[in-house]
Formats: sequence, C-alpha cells, structure tokens
Amino acid sequence: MSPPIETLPGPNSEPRSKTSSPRPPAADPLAALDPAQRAAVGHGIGADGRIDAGPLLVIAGAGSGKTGTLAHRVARLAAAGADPARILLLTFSRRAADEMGRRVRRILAQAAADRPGLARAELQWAGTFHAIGARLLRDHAGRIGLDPGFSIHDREDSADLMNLVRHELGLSATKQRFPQKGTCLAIYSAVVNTRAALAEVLQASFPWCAQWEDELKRLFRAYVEAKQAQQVLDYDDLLLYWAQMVGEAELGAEIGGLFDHVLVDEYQDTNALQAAILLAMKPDGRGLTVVGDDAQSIYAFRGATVRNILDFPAAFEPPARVVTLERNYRSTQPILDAANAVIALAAERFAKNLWSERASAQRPRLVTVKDEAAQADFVVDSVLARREEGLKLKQQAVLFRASAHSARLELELTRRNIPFVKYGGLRFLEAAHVKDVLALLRWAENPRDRIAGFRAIQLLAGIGPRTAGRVLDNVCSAPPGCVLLAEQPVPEAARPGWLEFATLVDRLSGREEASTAAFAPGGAPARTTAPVRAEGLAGGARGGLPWPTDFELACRWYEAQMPRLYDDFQVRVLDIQQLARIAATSPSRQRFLTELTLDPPSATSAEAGMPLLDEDYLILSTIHSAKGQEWNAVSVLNVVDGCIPSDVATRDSAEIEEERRLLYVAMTRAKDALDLIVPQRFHVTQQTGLGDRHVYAGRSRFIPNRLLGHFEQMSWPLPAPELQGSPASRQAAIDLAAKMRDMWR
DNA sequence: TGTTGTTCCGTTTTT
DNA sequence: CGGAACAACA
Repeated sequence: MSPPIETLPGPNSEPRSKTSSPRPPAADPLAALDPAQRAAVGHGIGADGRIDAGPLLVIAGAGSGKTGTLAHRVARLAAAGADPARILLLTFSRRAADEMGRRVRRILAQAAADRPGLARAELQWAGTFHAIGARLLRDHAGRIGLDPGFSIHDREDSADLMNLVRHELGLSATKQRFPQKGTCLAIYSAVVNTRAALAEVLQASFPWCAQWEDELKRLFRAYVEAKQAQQVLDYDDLLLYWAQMVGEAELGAEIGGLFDHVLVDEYQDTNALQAAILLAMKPDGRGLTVVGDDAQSIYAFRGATVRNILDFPAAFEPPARVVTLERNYRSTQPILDAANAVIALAAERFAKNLWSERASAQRPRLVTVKDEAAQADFVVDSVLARREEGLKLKQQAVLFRASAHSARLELELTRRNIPFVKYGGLRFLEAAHVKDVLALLRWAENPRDRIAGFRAIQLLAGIGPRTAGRVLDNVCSAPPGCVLLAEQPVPEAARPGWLEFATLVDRLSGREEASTAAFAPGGAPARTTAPVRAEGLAGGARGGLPWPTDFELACRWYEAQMPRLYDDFQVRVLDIQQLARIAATSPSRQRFLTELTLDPPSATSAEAGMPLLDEDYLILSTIHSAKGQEWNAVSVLNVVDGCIPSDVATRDSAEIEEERRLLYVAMTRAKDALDLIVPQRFHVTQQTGLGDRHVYAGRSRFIPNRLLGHFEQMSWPLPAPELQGSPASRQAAIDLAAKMRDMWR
C-alpha cells in the first residue's frame, strides 16, 4: 500500500553553498531550485521539451517553496509548449491564485527574453474550486438545465433558506427541539462534501441529531427543491453540480478535455467531493499535479480529509509519483526545531522532518504574562521594539485561534495609534447593512431569489415578514410573467415608500417604465427568450442601466433608509461607500455579485476603509487565514488549553489533532522571530448567570514540559520583587525611592 | 399585522 | 453578548 516515495538528496548530500557551484545563466529559471523542487517542476517534461506527465503528488513541508515550485512548474509547462489557456490552477483562495499568476508571469518574463510570445502567456483558469465551478457551470448551464443567471447564496443566505423550509415543513414546532438552521445546514453540507450517507454523518459528527434522520432527509429534499425553484446555488452546489456534470461520461470528457494540465494547491484541505471532481476530469491522472502537506491540514470541519493526499498515489495505475520537499527556506533552525517537536507528538503523520540552513541563536520565546491585558501590552511593546530595529509593521503578524481573541489587542493598538489590518473573523459581507444592499441587487438580478427578496422588501417601514411573504408569493407563483410590483397589496401607511421602492426595483431590473412594465420572474418568457448572457457581457445589461449606475441608484435609496434602520448609521454608511469602491472595479453586476460572494474582502481594519496600500500596518489574523503566509516576526496569542486547543474542539482525538496542526501552522509562519504568549489568567464571557469569569488556564497541552528546551522561557513584566502588586503600590514605592535619594542632595 | 420587549440559548475556524 | 423564538402591544 505504501506508494513509492522518492526521497531526494537531503541536507548532507546537497551542499549548495552560495559560492561553490558556478551559477548557470540567469535565463535558466531552474537554476534557483533545489533537486527536489527541480524534480517536481520538471516531472514529465523531457529534456527535448516533450511533455508526457503522469499524475504527480508533491508533499511540500511548510516553507519549502511550494508556491514557487508550483509557479515554476506552470511556467515550465508553458515554456515547453503547453497552452496556458488550457492549464487549470486550483488554489485555496483568490489571493493565492493572484499570487501564483504574478509569479508565473515573472518567471516566464525572465526565462523568455528571446521568446516574446511566452512572456505574454496569461493563465485563464486560476482560482478556487468554487469560483472555477461557478464559471464552468455558467458556461455549460444550457447543457444541464440550469439557468446561466443563477445566483449564489452565501452561508447565511443558505441558512435562511434552510430555515424557511424548516418552518414550512413544521419542523420548528416539534415537541422536542429540532436542530437549528445552522446545524441543519452544517449537516447537509457535511453530507455533500464528504459524500457520505446521512446516517453516517449523523453518527460521526452530529450524534445528538441522530433521532431526526427521517425529518432531516425530508428537510433536505425540500431545501434542494426550493433552491432549484429559485435558480439559486449554494457553495456546496458549485462543487456538487460540477461533480455531477463531469460525472456524465460525455460532458466529463468534454470538460476534462478543456485542460491539458490541472494543478491543485493545498490539496490537504480538499474534500472527497473535490477529489471526485478531479478524478472525473482526469481519470487516468495524466496532467494532474497536486501539492500539499498533511501536517497542515486544518479544514476538516469543512469536510476536508487528509485521506485525499494519502490515497492520491494509489488512485492511479501505475500509482502517482511522489516527490517530497523537506528543505525549509523560511524559518531559522531553532523555530523549525520547536515546530517539528510540536508536530512530532501528533498521533499519526507522514514522516517528514524539515530542515533549514538558517542558523540562529535565538530560540522561539515562550512568554508567560499575567492576563490578557498584559498580553496585549507585551505584544504591542515587542512589535514597537522590533519596528525600532527597522522591521516594518507589515513584516510582523499576530495570530490567534479565534477572531475574538484579538479584541483586547485591537483596543490597545487603537489606543496607541498603531494601524493594523485584521484577517479572518467577522466579514465585511456579514454586516447587516452590506447584506441589505446586496439583497436588493440580487433580487433585481434574479427575481426568483426568495431570500434576497424577503430581505430587501422588509427594508421598508411598516412592512414585515408577512407582507414580504405575500408579495413574493404573488411574484413567484403568478402565471408566467405578469405581476405589477407597484400594485402589490401593502399596508396603507407603507404605500408611498412602496411605490418608490417598486420603481427602483423595476429600474434595477432593467424595466424603465415602472407603471406599465410587467415584473417577470426569471425563467418566464422574458428570461428564456433572451440569449444566454455570457459572463463577460456588460451585466445589468438587460434593458437599461449600465453598471455601476444601477448600483449607485440602489445605494442612494438605501442610504435614505439607513437612519431609520440603524442607530449607528453614520459608521455603516462608510461601509456602503467601501462597497461602492469595490463595485466600481467590477465589469458587471453579475460578476460583482458572484465574486463578492465567493471571494469577499477578507480583511477589516480599525480605520474606516483599508489603510492606503503604501501605509505600514500590523497584521492581525486568525491562524486559518494565515495559511500560506509568512512574516519575519510572529506572535501567537493565548497558547493555553481552552484556546489552542479550543475547548469546543476537544470532543474526539481527530479534533484535537487538528488543533495541534493549527499550532504547527501558526509556528511555521515565522521566519526569524516567534513568540508564543501564555496568559495565566484569561477572561471568558461565560455561560449562565455567573457573569464574566476569569479562568486559570495552563500552557497548551501541545507544549508539554519535555518540549520546553526548545523555547526561551520568560515572564513579563519581568518580576521585580517589592514592586509587584497594584499600580498604586508601585507608585508609592517609586516615590519613596525618590525621597531616599533626595535626602542626600 | 407589524413592531417591540423578554427570555433563553449557544458560543471556532471558511469557500 | 447576540440572535432566535415567543409574548404583548399599537
């Protein structure tokens, strides 16, 4: 069962000193690569430039130049004659896709000074599974009975729709409490993404819901029907429809045939459904390259399984080639030693030991502080100290397990006027006011989208769920085509506002003459007679307003409603303006809505809007969002039991192991300096009635005593005997000392 | 019918 | 502490 693992020359056999070997001409981009990387890059590309590549698995340790290796491989394929338009690159985030595109371009530009055509090669197909799925589905919608104008629900929308169906089926009024909408969606999503049976998923992950199996089945069937009736796809559908599409023999071959090479990054964080898609597109594995690191698998909660990587080689006959990258170019050896020691305690792992040539005397620091306030003080102080030494804020990051863990620090940073940008956690997109505007636009784009309409309609004063539901019923179930929005029955008091709203929606939908035009639900003649709207086609193009004029129209109307809806509307207006800025960069309404849903701005900052790009700012990030990144100096907050591992993730050993890998990922982000902070006491806004409590927590179980040798231990503030205690007593002591000195003046 | 108030529950990470 | 579910009021 064990795949042939190719172990390439390690530290001893590969001196690679900077001075000894004469550098090949700079034009050879392979010159900068080590032997393992070169093997991965050149796999299946003959000396004569002929490409004949079987499946390849690259096990790439943290910091082993994975991104560069993948970029080089793409560039090398292109240089050997592969058509860049027929290369599919699947990454974990849009950011990673962009980065990859940049690097490929750079390498090609370097390598092909003499071949101008090459330098212009652009990747046409680089993005996340979800984004590529959305594009393929729109392109081939006609073949699978899908409206190409389908809208995409984010998780909240999906949960709302699930809730709607849940109520309709009477499952909200059961004697025993039925699972909440979020739980239902999580179960549904787990079934889809793991491709397991409902019973299995319930057993394994949601045992407390096992009694509801039949009801859940009913609920999910109705949920699927609702989505189809509304021409709506959720995140999972983007993968599921894609998988089904390529599962059809003919279509699968056709779509697989669009690509000569398929390369997948972060393969350890893909799930069974994604693996099925790949296999269906490339059944024999030809042209398939996947890259990943089992030690960095941190998305099991989303259905990702490390089995994908472990089982990859054996999925093909003959098995895929395996290349392992163990040399780390990022971190100093002491940091690596500590990280290796942490991951070595994992129950099971792919044996792999990272090594580095970056010697350093500085071990990572394990810093004990009194509480979270002291933690914030310490972090700010050391960040500033490093900046004094010339390290830009941008080259420093603070990482944490859960978004809320940085609250104290954010406060302190704001107080001391230090700019920062935070990744992960509450998204821009999840803010109620942003969702309001998007709902309005989405409803205009797809009148069948009930969730969007439901939200948009209730923005009006005097109109609640009841009226909104009635209007939507009329709009959706009316005989094909003809519903006058303006004539919908609404309470008298709401009438004037409603007319204005109806006019707006009609205009947004491309029907200028509000009073006479019919409001046609999608799929009705108005929609089907129109030719398939190609994605690039100027959106909002149906009828009237050019994008983003319609957006501005919607904003103006919405801003007028805001003071009534929100007490703090002044702050929220800024977000709407931010949204307008994003909208302006999008070519069409549909693209805007799709991209924003699949790829929301991932960062927020304390200031209104993002700091200017050239400004310096500190990076705050959840560990999950830090994936693939690196910084010179990294601080990890709350390295205590209860945070890492999170106390909600200690139900079984699989969860605990994932938390261990999480700490490993955090530690391996650091190049030169790494601080793990351990507050002895931390605050929980805790359960029932007791109010806030302090909990005395120990150092994370992932750093047991026998690992302490890898760290420099310190306490902060440095214990100063006699001076401990309250600020008042410290003050008094200092005064006394001054008096003593004054005696001898 | 729609809005507002009250109580209770759950509480991570993200495409 | 925020959201959801339910009860009371306009």
